[in-house]
Amino acid sequence: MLCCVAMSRVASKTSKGKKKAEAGPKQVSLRTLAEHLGLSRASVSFVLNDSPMAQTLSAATRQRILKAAEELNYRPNYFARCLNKKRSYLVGVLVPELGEGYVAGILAGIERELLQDKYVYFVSSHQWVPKLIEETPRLLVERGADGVILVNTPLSHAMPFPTVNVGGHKKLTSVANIHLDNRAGAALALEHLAQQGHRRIAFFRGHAESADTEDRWAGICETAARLRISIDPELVVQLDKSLMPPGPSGPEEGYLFGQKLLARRKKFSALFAFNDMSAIGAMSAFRDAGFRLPEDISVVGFDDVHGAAFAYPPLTTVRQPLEEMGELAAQTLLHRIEKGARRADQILLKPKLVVRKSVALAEN
Amino acid sequence: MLCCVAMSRVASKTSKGKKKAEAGPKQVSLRTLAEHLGLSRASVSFVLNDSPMAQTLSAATRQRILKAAEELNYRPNYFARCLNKKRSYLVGVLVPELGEGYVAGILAGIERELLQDKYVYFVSSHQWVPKLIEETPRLLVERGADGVILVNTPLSHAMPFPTVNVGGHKKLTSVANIHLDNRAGAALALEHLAQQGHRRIAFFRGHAESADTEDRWAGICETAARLRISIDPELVVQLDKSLMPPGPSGPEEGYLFGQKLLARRKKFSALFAFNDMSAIGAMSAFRDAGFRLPEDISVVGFDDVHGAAFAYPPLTTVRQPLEEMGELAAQTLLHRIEKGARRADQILLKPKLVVRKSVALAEN
DNA sequence: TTAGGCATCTAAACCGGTTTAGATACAAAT
DNA sequence: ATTTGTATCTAAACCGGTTTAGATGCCTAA
Repeated sequence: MLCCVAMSRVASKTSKGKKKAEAGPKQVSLRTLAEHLGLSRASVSFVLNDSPMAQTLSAATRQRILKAAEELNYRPNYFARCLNKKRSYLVGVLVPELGEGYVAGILAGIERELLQDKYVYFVSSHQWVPKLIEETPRLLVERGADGVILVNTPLSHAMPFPTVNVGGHKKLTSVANIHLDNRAGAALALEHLAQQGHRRIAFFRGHAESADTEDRWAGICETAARLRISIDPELVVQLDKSLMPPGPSGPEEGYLFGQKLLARRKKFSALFAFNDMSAIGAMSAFRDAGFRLPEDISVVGFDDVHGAAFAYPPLTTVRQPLEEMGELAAQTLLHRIEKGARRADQILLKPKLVVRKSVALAEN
Repeated sequence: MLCCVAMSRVASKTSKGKKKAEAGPKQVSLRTLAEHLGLSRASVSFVLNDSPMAQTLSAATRQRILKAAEELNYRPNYFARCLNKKRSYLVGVLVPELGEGYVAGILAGIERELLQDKYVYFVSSHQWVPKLIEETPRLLVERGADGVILVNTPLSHAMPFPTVNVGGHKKLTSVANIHLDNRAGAALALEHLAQQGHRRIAFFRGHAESADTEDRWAGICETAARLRISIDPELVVQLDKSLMPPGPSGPEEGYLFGQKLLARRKKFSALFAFNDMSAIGAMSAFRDAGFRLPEDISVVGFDDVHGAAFAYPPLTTVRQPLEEMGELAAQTLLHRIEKGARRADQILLKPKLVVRKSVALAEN
């Protein structure tokens, strides 16, 4: 009897509905399935989850359950499961803005790692709006994330849930941090320029909001001092989002601040940009102003985003192992979620200089 | 009494735990909160959700509830709520690969629209692996998504949940489709090249997997016929991911196939690439081979990705309104989720030619 | 005095799973 | 015949909310 009832339900799936607002084929629930089989929900649950308890059931019953689940196309309800397990296998990722090469690189790494472990992630971007930076991490967790990865996002206080910061602020030791040795990166770039004979070097100083700005600038100052290169304040341009139209920041910013730099009418033979995007934009501005690249102005970027090699001239830059950073961030987060590790992982990665064709010997 | 019990629970939050594996400050549940207030869970639920039933409670009680929820920092459990509501306010997005400019543009639009409506989305990428293309949409829904947006992803059969396809396959009329008029786009590009005097034009033909390939190619053929331009099969290069290392496809692909094109040693004065990325890569290959751009070879791209303007030479291209497409996709999906609309929205957008500097007059 | 009406609040079912602590039936051992 | 053991399977509590259908007490009108 039960069998018949259940079958008719299933049959209704394929029968053309006569009611207007037919809510689609009613999902088979564990209850439906159990009734159909004439078993208890518990037994069915055991088998479908391969729980140890499943071994206490007869082999025949196990087969029967598996077969029926398949036939009725049973799909467990995700929310119900999460409600007991208190685990969602969902990770939240907060990024400044999508579409930036930097972010894309890290996301690719995160994704690769997470998918391997049957996790899924969701992304949100804060567009550097303070309110969003403050609130989104919690929102992500309230939306069910088991933990959060913050990409290059400043964090004002410890979070009461597993959190990993990648490429950002290292002030908080309570959260894991995966970041690049920015000072070393700055040194690499400056040393290269110096080696090519450049002494009058212009700089893009990073945005005030960015966590990398301070370290990278400190690295520049240290190295400049060591190499006896003086930094001319007139050749230092402060990047500033508030002067840009809202939206994802791309080369436009470099173009604008490149023009600003030229407008100061101070001679320089090289620019060390804050990142690749601004470098590419600046090169465009220089070219439009009639300079030859790299003969008249050499440029060094930072990040080595996907595409830096195809800029013109191909961009010499400091490489951040972006994908690797993403992978490490994901690994660390999963570890914290699953093992509840409280140790503060502080992973510092080394940059590498990638020499292409945007730096020429300085004329003297 | 009840009050005291509840308070001590809360107090334990700040007290330093003595047990090793203290599971952190026990979340306040609706039950805790209700007990603390000496009210029923129902009453509390009404007020906190601003349900009509809340009006049946006295103003004083309402205040008391609100205040207590605030003080105890009550956060409703997302899964429990979803379990009854059968709605998650979560949308799944499936893209071919992250980090592509095309995808980034669409994602930006989707995000803007969704966040406005208090939705959150999660992303997954299929890397053109057939198994993933097939299974991921369902996986996303099983993971709790109310609906799915497919970006430029072929779809073999109708899905039993709200689905919108953007930039993709238009074969399935049961799902909503937001796509570009590819034929018109191809026409725009070819007409422009013809107008500049180009007759010997090379083409990158899109990947077999891509939904845009066929239409765009059809548009090329039509327009070429109309303009009496003959298409030399030797100047048509078929893009093919299987010849590339795995990973996100960027300009590398254009570089490789650009070299392939040159290797055929057939004269041509212009290339109409399949998209901007391949155009940028090809320009790099041409330059490395000693050609001047755009004097020796003109290039037209497709998409107008963020950054096309900063390529060298700045890329003339056919603009897809990517962000707008993303927004429309999100709007359409939400409409389907909330209104359950069954009408098949088929939205066709018009491309626009963006003339920059990668096309020169053909020498004759 | 008593029924009706209103304001306020609650009991309990429900969503769809997981899991603990038995229940039941039958065979072997005493 | 009764106990013990074992192999199968289940009842019911639970996760943390939402929602329906009353319960309760008090005031007013007949």
